[in-house]
Amino acid sequence: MLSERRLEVLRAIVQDYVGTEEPVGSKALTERHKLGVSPATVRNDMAVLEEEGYIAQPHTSAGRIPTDKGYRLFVDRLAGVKPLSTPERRAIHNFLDGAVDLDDVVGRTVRLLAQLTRQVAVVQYPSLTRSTVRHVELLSLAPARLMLVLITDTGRVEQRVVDCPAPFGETSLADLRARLNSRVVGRRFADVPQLVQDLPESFEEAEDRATVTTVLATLLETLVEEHEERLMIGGTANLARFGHDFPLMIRPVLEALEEQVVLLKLLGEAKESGMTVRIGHENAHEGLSSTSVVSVGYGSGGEAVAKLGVVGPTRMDYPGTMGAVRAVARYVGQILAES
Amino acid sequence: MLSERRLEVLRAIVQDYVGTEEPVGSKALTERHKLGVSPATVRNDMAVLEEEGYIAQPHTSAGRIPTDKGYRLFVDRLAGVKPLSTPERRAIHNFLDGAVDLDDVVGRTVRLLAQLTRQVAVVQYPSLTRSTVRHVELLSLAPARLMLVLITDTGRVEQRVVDCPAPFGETSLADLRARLNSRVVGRRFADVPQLVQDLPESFEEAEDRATVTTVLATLLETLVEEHEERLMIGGTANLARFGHDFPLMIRPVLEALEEQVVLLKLLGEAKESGMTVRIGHENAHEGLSSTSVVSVGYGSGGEAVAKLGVVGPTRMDYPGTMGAVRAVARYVGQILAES
DNA sequence: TTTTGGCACTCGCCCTGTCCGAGTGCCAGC
DNA sequence: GCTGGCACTCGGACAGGGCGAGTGCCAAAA
Repeated sequence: MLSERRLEVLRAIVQDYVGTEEPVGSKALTERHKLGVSPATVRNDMAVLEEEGYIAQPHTSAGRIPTDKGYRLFVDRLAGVKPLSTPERRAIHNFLDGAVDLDDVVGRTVRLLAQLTRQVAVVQYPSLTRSTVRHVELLSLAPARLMLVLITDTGRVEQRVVDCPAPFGETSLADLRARLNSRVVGRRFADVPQLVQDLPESFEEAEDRATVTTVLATLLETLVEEHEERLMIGGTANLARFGHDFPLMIRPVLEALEEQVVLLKLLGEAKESGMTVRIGHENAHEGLSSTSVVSVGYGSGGEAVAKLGVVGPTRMDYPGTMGAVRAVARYVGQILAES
Repeated sequence: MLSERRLEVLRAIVQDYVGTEEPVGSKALTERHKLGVSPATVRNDMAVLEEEGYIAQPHTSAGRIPTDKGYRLFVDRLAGVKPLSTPERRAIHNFLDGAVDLDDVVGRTVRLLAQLTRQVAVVQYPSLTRSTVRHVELLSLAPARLMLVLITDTGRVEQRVVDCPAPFGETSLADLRARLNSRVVGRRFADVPQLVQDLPESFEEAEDRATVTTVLATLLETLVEEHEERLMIGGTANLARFGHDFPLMIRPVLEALEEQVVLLKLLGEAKESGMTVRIGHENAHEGLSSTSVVSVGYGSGGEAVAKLGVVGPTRMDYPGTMGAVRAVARYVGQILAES
């Protein structure tokens, strides 16, 4: 168990390193922080901290930098979440209030997060499976070609074209549309498959039954599986900012960010409630082993419908970043609830 | 006027420099190319080329590298467009054929282009103003809240929610829907505003007229102005590849790429027909002054409905890049025409 | 007039050696 | 357990020297 002062030393090291981006030595520490002890004492504490694996020195005659384990301790026990300043809050409001549709909300959120944290922002679209259906529309594009449009309570709109095995009359179409809507409106999207599974049987014409089956199968499958998760990222230019000591590190990060699968997994690993901070090697993807990911769920009600977060260097301002992420998530939730 | 041989020397310099990424000297040139003359002669030619501004030397005792002007001459007069190999063509086919909707087409195109050229790819969504209307749908979300869904012949789907000044009955809605469709289906989107401007007058109820007016005004304005142009980019990780000599150059490029406005302007500056190559400082945006942009229009018919292109270092393989860009644009056009 | 081989020269790069100082670990004393 | 002192280490900055690629110029050859 580390003494109170040693924790204080660790906190000071983290803060200074985050600020200066340079290894911090015992003398500099005592000058910048009121620890009430001499550099020599700090050195002893540092030796202990290093032995325990919380800090390390890049070279023998250099200062110390925090390790992943050190950051972990810092985040868990030494740092709070820094609330945003009033101007910052106002900026969030102003910026998000102008959004006209879901794409716009997500887009603005990404830009906002990237700007506030000066890091890379990732925002997931509200998940379909956790949303409820607001409306289902069926359009006939051609005699044997339909388009299904699906609108969720979070404002998300998905559409898909389906080629039917046989022409499908306007009457049958209106019929199907009505029956579909009466069954699924207001229900959670995840429940839709079983809610509609008996629909084909209720049609008399064999041809219609076939069509309805095909349509439902294709659509549900496509919608649920392929377009389940979408996301938007932004602020990649910020990578260049902190990449100046790691010009070679930027490459794998950019590659990871291009793979939506990786990002979705990243967000998926986050806790369902509360904020999640994954530091350095705690991230499964090795391209991200020198980055930290701060993520949190957001939603229109009490329940999270999706997640958002930022990706930055392990050497980041955790309290500030966490504050920004949390604040943005809350406001986005409000916006969604209002729309 | 430069002699044939001097042009040949320039071509050799460009090719070698693109290949090796290092300044090329007279001796190396004669060794790698069958110019039929001695290094001394090449030196004389180089001196002339340098005087004319086509090449430059980074340091006194270094080889030469092409200037923007040199690349320009190379592209205009010395290089053809390299056709793709058969496997590459097949790859394009395979990759694009699996697309399920427009988002998917655009997304796949971006990835494909980025992979083929190993550079940053930019693909614009088919422009609304140049597309024709396939279908217009009006949905009632709430008594005084409508959603308009607009589907173009290129598969693009736009939707917007509108709050009406007064409740709008189902009958009136169906009426409006029918009239809207009869007027605009098959017409170019740009013509829609004037095609519908007299619609409100044909409604009897004053309330309905007000609603119709509001709806049309809001929708058309929003659709035309705000969502006119969308685009997708990909392959930013490729920046890290060629950024190793310019680690400081990657920053402004990333920033430029984040600004959709900049990119749209970039593509907008391209010629309406044929391929456009903008080299280095020819690009208006200064962050892109050491990159080249190769762009071309694509479309389902003879006419271009949007543009796509790649952004890479001025030191790029122009023939190959141009070949890839052109080929991809053609296939995307085909895909769009089929859907 | 153009091309060529020769030659002296320039200059950036790399390697080496040196110096400097921040930072450390240890220890004796308080 | 804290402090001041001290010897030590080692990375970074700087300077000098050798190397070699590449140039420009020139006189001779084609």
